[in-house]
Amino acid sequence: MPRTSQTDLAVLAVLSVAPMSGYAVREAIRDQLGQFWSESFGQIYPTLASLNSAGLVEKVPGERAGSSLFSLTTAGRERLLELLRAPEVTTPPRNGLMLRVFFGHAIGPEAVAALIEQTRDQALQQLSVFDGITRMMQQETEHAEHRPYWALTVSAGRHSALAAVAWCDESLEALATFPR
Amino acid sequence: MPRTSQTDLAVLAVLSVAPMSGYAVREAIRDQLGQFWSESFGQIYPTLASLNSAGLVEKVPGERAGSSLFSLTTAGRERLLELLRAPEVTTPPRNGLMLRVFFGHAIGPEAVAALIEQTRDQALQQLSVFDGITRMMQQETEHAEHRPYWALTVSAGRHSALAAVAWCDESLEALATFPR
DNA sequence: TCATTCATGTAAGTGGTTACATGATTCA
DNA sequence: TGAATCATGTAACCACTTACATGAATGA
Repeated sequence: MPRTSQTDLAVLAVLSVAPMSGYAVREAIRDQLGQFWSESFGQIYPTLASLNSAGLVEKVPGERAGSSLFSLTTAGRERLLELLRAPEVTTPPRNGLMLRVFFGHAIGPEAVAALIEQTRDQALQQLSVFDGITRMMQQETEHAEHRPYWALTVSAGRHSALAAVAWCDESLEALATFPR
Repeated sequence: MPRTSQTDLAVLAVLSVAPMSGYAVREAIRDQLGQFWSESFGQIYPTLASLNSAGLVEKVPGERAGSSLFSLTTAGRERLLELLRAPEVTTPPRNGLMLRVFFGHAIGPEAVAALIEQTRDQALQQLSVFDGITRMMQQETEHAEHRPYWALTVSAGRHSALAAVAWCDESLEALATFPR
């Protein structure tokens, strides 16, 4: 029962690295967590407002004229730890590719193969994204304490993409022998 | 823009294998597609009703007194093919484990390791589920034309679970060297 | 000066879950 | 007769996306 939104957790977590604006929170999530998380403005701003009125974040003056950033309060930091330790909220699975492969008989082996080729391409593209992230991380000097953890997530992405490619290759070979 | 629900696709696809009741549709999804798809009653019954009034499925008398099953119409079969060939609706990623690992510095290496151990256990459990499915599939004599496709999905599940285990092992080793 | 980026927000809609209510059928 | 399973549905709620509206600051 996800009584509390996952967005709370993501926003608090991002703000724990550095105070920033709602706009910057979204950019951080897109650029740093994009491979395994996403939030939209329509979710971030209301969340920030509610966190603020709950005393978990506060507005601090920013560098630019009139701008203000959101910063974690002590209570916010505690709440973050609580949420990080809470059991994961698992969303029910919805894998469109697997659904189509499962009922592949209806569209035939060629159509399924086309779908899988596409998946293979995406996985390869992901691999190059992870390579890019790895290179960027090696140059980065800030946030040294976070980097080893970030490397673990990149490694997870790589493992899963490699597994996807292997399955695609295997399946394409198998599909070639299916009756058409 | 997912103008049309994914549930339509899933329900039509299940009914393409055999006519059945809404209750049976849910059981089929849970038992056969459970690893990569899910639907709730609250979604299935309204969907069945709307598919019926759209002329994509029809009620046919069932074996038991007063019971009736849903069967695909010709239009329903066409619609299914259309949906199977349509581009996949991708839901934005939400990986709670990766989010926690990414911000692992906040809870420390031991807590992260505990999370990963848990994930490893789940992956191993999944592997045994897939073994069970494989055994069941070998005995099954019906639906011979579907079986090769079902085997592909099982293989995908196995690949991904094995990759998960490998990543967990690697990460647990790495975490042991993190400063605490 | 004008396009781009930074920035904040809201309204409408949707796809979905959960919990509840109800009742028939089967079988021990 | 009574428990378990089969069966159908609905009402309330929720997290989230999309699209829209608005405007300040920056820099070519």
